Amino acid sequence: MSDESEVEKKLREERHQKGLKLNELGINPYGNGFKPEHLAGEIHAKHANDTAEQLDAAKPGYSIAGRVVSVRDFGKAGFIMVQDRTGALQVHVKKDVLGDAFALYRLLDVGDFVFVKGTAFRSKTGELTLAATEYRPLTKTLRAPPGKFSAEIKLTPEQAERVKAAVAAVTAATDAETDPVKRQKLSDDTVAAQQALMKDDPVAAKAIPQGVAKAWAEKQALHDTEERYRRRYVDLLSNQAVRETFIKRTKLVQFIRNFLDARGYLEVETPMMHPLVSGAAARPFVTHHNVYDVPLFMRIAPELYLKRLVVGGFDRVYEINRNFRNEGVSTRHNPEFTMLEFYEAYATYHDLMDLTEEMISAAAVHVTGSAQVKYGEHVINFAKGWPRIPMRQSILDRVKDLKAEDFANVEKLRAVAMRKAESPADKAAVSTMNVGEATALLFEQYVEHELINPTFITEFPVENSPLARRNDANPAITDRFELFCMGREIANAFSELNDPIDQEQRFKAQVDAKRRGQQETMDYDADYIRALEHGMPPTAGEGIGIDRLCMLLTDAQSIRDVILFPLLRPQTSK
RNA sequence: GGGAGCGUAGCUCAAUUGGCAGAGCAAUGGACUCUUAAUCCAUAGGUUGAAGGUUCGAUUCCUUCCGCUCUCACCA
Repeated sequence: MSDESEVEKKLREERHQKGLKLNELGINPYGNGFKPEHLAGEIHAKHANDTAEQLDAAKPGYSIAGRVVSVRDFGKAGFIMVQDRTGALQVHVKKDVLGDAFALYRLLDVGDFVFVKGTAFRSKTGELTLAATEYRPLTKTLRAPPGKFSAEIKLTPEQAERVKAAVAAVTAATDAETDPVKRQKLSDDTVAAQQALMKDDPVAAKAIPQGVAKAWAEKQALHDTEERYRRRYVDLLSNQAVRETFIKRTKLVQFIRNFLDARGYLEVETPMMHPLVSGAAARPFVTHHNVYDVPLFMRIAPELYLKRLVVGGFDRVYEINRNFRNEGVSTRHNPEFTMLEFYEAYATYHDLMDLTEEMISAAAVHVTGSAQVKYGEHVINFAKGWPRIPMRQSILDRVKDLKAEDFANVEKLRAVAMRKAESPADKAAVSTMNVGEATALLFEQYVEHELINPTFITEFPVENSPLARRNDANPAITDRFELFCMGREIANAFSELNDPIDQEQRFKAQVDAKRRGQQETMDYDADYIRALEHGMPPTAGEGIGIDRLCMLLTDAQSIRDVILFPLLRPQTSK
């Protein structure tokens, strides 16, 4: 697949030859130094309400630069769409205006970058257009963009809904027809019929043919998922929706920074190469430093470093950065992923639930425009007022033959968990579980997948919370919560353990577990114990998976749709 | 690592029971100075992911390999 075919070589050579011809005409096909003074978006915004007559009287002059995303040629004139980071603007090139420079336009291919100077006017069809007085090729592209570009349509949400329905009707009618000529006619007829239904809204009616064109273009855009992930630049340049997803991701991260900064948090960066494995239960990547001749572990969590900073006096800190876990890949797991971790002294996990609810509900509105966010078949309601349910209660709500007192009876818990254990290995694991482990398993089996709207689960068993503070009233549970949404864990937080003696014992338990063969355990971190001996104020800390949160806000079904360059198996030489 | 599915022109997709690999878009040549999926005429474009097997004949059936997707497991 990755080998270049003869056809590909030919298409590439044709474009290369056009570049050579530009050279012959004295134009560097990779020239520089032409600075556009305006953006397509600002020109659209400035003249959104100007009539053709007003523009003809004012003759406003502009210069823009961008990628040519479509060409409609008329021999001695042509319309091209020039797209920059703010959108696309139509440009009209005419031989009698451009003179010799028109020969440069004749060497244009879709995908090339150009610089254009001209005056704005409205074409006969009403589209804001730049009449080129100066035309300059900037970059010759040797490969054509895949598929077809679609025009952007700017409508109110209500109009967009109506147009969408009309476009769906047209598409449904025409998809069945295989003959292209008949299909075009059928399409025109059904567009006219849909427009007739929308006489009350001329703007929306006019957008229908654009919408049909856009639907058609999207159908032909690059869909091959492998190609999209391996060559994200092609995906980005040809799929507007993909660009929007990553813009939303950036908006999300910016919002979180602003939110925490405004609350007196200090953003810091801590090591990504650790001498010890700590902060989470996961298998690390191992690397090596040559001069010190020591093994290093890519961090699986920044937790213990951030808490050292709290000891040092930075009593509100956060870090947004990459963690690395040497595990399987799936629609919800990428080996490197972005995590927000933050720590606040004198706060409890209850305070962090308030903060989390405040931050994520506001982030949802900031990024998507609404607290009700569509995700696949569901609508997630991020509006504040999220339920806070103890883990045991969430299980009792769903397993009717289990009673509160059964949580003292490990045999009973194992029996219930055994119902959902299928493989012999699972059954063996269940049969040796303690109360805490069995409780956590029951939660996974019966509860987790049902939590669609944001829900806090609290009171985690101490057995699988090696860094969390014990609850004062019940030492079997910890002052910890996890936030679930769409059946997935989004955040994990607890009041931190700051008793160095207790921490030392829990590290030892982890080391014992490793000796018993458990691979996902933490190392004994003597320096961290020493830090705690210097005193860490009572602190609560939290981690939020940014990729997974981003998935929820962008309706992404795979984590790879919100990571610009996800990890793929490297292609062999072929 | 286990299971299921997919891979056909640059892009999106067809191909009847195993019977001449085919369209649209993109490209090339030509016409056209207000189009917006521009239009019209013509041309060209393929190692059907790779290797092997069955067969008179394989895009189609079988085996192995490569890659991707989904799913389970591991794990947040």
